[in-house]
Amino acid sequence: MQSMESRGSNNTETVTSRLRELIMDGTLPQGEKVTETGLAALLQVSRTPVRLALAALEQEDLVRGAPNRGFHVRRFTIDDMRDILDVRATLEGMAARLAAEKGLTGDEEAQLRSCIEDLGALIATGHHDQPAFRAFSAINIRFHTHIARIAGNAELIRLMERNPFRSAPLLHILPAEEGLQVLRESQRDHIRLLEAILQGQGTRAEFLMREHALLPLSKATQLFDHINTNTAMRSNQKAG
Amino acid sequence: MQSMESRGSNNTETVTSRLRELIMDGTLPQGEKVTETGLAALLQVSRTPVRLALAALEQEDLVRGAPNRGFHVRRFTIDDMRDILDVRATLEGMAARLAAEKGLTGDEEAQLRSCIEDLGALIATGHHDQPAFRAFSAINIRFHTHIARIAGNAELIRLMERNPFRSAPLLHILPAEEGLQVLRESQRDHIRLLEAILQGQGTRAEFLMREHALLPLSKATQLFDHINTNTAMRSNQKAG
DNA sequence: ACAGAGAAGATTGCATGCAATCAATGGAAA
DNA sequence: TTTCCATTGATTGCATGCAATCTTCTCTGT
Repeated sequence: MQSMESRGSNNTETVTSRLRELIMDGTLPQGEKVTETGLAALLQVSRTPVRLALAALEQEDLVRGAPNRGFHVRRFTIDDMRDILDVRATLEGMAARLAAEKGLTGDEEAQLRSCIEDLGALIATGHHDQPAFRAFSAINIRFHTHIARIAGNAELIRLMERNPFRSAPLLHILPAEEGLQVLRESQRDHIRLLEAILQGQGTRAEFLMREHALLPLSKATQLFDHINTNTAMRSNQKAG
Repeated sequence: MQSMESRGSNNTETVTSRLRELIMDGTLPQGEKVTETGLAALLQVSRTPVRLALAALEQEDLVRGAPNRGFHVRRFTIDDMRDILDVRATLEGMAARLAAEKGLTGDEEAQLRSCIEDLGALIATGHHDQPAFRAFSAINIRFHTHIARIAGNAELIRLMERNPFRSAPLLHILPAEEGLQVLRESQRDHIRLLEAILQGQGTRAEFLMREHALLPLSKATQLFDHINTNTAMRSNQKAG
């Protein structure tokens, strides 16, 4: 799984990745005002790479800036998350449809099957802890990335890689039992998807994928609450 | 039609816009190597805003950079254009479907109707010259932007605004008579689209819009040739 | 006490210097 | 003649200084 960044290992890229993580995991609370100077001090670099990183994150819409007044971390409302997931579902659906219409090579089919096998093995262990969910996330990303590549539309891949919620099904915030249930549902979806793609059923694949991609939506409210309480917690920590 | 840029009127934004224009209209030929220093000299600014602008355009995938080796203008192959237009058609289709499912307020309907009226008036003049095509482009953008706003999905709007070919149907490269034909076809599509949306026919609206958005695809080959000859021309000019 | 103006502090936006890295060219050896 | 290496030239990547702008706090006047 190669990184989204095309450039080498310079400071700007590491700062960008680091900031993205800090935002997505809630270390930088939503709405937090961030300054070039502050982040530069925090990350031990000069303002220049921070400046470039903030510009990049602004294009990803993770931070928002006002002229001469710096940046603040984007607030994700429940509506924002619904919008983002809706778009993601549409794009993933398009990828599934294209893949089905194009047909699979033997190698491509094998790769998808291996994802399904791996997830099956993971579920069979019965584990439902944080490491298991991280493993699931990796497998899930592999599956979806493969389909996008099979679809063969470079622009589509580009947009999907830039989707704010591309990486994580965010299982770690769910009660463990419910998380395991998500794994099982995902597995069922993946199997049906592969079936549809193998049979060249483009429309079926598209809508199966849409539903599959919307699976996290029902959990969005919980995620929303989680982030907010998390944010409040950290704010209090700082205040105290 | 407000600009995509959220920031105020600083140098970086103007440089970004200017560079985007230079690339899209072929002044900077495809594959051209561009350097911070060179562009800074060309645009009479320091390297800093140029650097930020290039970073932004790299995210838009209009330029591509190699570590420590500068940037070059992206080459659009015919496949690239098909990919981009395919994605655009899917997103526009999604917007149309959402708009239809949501329903129109009286004001929203009036705005769409005014676009149709304006385009009708433009066609009635029978003009098929550059100014007419620019006027069409403006009306067309208005129509599509309205539908995206009606759909009400912020993420969708964001992605559509960033699509490389969002702005122009690129009519100016077509023979005038054929250009006028495009105007008529567009008008017909717009009318049917409004009808479908008004009647709440989401699926119909979606697929009407997809077809409509793919209309430029049949012209892509011509566009491709145009850009290439244009590029070759300018290269020769420089060489001579 | 409250409102408004002015000054001070903070922060961005831009320019430029310097070092690190990469490509290119030229020369020497086989 | 060809290949390999080293040196040179060019270009990015980063740090930092300075001016412009915005915010905020304070002081004055009503």
